[in-house]
Amino acid sequence: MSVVDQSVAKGVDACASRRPGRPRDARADEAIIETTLDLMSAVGVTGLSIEEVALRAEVSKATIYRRFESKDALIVAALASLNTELPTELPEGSTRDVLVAVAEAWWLSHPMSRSAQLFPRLFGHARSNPQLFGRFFDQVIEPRRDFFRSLIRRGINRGELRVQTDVELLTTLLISSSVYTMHLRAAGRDVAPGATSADFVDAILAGFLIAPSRSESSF
Amino acid sequence: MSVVDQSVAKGVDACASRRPGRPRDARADEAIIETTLDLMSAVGVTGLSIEEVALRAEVSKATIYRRFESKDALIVAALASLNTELPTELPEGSTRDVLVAVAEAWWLSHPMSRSAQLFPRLFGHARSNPQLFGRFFDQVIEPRRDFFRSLIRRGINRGELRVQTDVELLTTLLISSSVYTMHLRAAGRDVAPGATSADFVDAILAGFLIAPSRSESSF
DNA sequence: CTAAATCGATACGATGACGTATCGGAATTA
DNA sequence: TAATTCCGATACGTCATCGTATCGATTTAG
Repeated sequence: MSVVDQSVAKGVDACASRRPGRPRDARADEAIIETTLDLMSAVGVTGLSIEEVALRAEVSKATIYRRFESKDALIVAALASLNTELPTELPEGSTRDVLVAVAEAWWLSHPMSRSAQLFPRLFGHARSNPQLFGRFFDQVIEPRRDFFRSLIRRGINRGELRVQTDVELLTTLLISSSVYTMHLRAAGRDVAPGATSADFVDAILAGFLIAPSRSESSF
Repeated sequence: MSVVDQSVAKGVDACASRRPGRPRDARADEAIIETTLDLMSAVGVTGLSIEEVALRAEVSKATIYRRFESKDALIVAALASLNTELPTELPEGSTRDVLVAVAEAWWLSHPMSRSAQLFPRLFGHARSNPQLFGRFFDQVIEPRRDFFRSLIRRGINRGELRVQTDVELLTTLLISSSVYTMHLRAAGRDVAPGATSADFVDAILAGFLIAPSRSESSF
């Protein structure tokens, strides 16, 4: 049950260098993790079954339990592998244009992606397994928020955004609207029909951009 | 499995007026529904068990299955009982003030309420049971969106909001930010620390309010 | 070659939930 | 009073999954 302290995986540590016996098959590792993510996005954390993972990954249950102590440990390890696609540098371009591009690329144009199905399931499961959710938030959500924070701070330094901008609030507004809309589009309900990522970003940024005409009279 | 066509509950229709036998206990009905909502908010749709409902509601399984054909039918009936707290009239006051009050009352001040735990679970479960989610969306979400639509239209008619306002987009922005923040606060992560409902509403409305200074030059 | 650890396959007992069925007792109508 | 329906309790068979254990075969180090 507990998900606390094991370092995600299990075994194979011992002496760092050599061990007798047959080494573990690296393809099995990847197949297990990938299948876990696929299956979990399809049926949810609760619906995920080790036996089904074994079946789909074409691996025996023993091969899974040799690597992971429990279902929870497997899920934690799978989530840890989700952070391999984040840009390390801020893209060039105006803050507004980058935000539009990111909202489009990350969310609005992929409502059926694996992440788009997985994330709402993890949010919904948060209160059933707070530790698992904590790891998910810190490992997956927080890096994405950090991208927005950096981008917004750059916008402030460049004079595009007001200096009083609440970075956390603006980050939350930008993320929440796109994520929420993506979730519902994935569920077949479009809550903002016709609206593009540019519409979302422009509507939100209106309260934070420095208007050329009036400099700060609105405060 | 299917959730399609039964009118939520089961039996007791026959001839409208009289039937021989002992009548059903109305307290059992309420106890079952309430317990279902409590339990489902605590453990999720998947985790909900009929036997646990029977136990907590102090009712036998037979009493439940006499009323509902399946777990799905029970859940649908329980969701239908969630729409008893919506205001039928628009509150007085400026659009901005009403929005602040509603964001506060509905979401931000009750991150631990039953609904606050239940809604994200239903969102996460959407793709596992699209029909159930469809009923949830139509019966529970849509009426709340309608409240926002009416309020926004009134604001446009009153001259507070721009006539070009995209009602659906603004509705989505207002709801998504509050709901998202509430979900995460309930999970122990505050993504907008220090921000009040007024901060959310004011930041979003900035792009839609009619600015006293410049009347329509922004288009 | 020998020892060790992996591999897939499969069997195991335990648990929990589903939906059905049966029971005697209680409430209500005719 | 008789017929009917609900009630709680409980037992039933079925199914899925868990995590463990055992098997012979395979791969590697020494």
